Amino acid sequence: MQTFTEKALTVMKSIPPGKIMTYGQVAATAGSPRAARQVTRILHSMSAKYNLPWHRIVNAQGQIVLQNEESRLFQRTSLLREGVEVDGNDRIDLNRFRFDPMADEES
DNA sequence: GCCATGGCTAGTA
DNA sequence: GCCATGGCTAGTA
Repeated sequence: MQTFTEKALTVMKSIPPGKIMTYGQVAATAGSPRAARQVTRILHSMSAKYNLPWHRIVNAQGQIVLQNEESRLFQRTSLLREGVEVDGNDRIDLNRFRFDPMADEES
């Protein structure tokens, strides 16, 4: 049995470039729909160590929410480089760029 | 105790 | 703006 943290790490690492997920979506996919907050804690403390694609995770409104100006800009730039469209308000169209692991149909 | 949420309300225009 | 929520891979002893 994997812990929630381990499953969350796996989920986050599975997000392909050019796609994004929300905190809540990661939590739900890892088996705990209400543990969005825990996902933020994981990202905050383990991103560097585990090489997580932290920039591919945004809030439920599809918006970049980092407090730190520098990090927010870095997240924005990273997403743009991968082909994700980010508007002037740091917002992303979830309908177009959300990654849905459940509907991940490989042929 | 921490945390980069999320969803629902209250109060203003 | 408020507050219920959930799981704990960091650092000390």
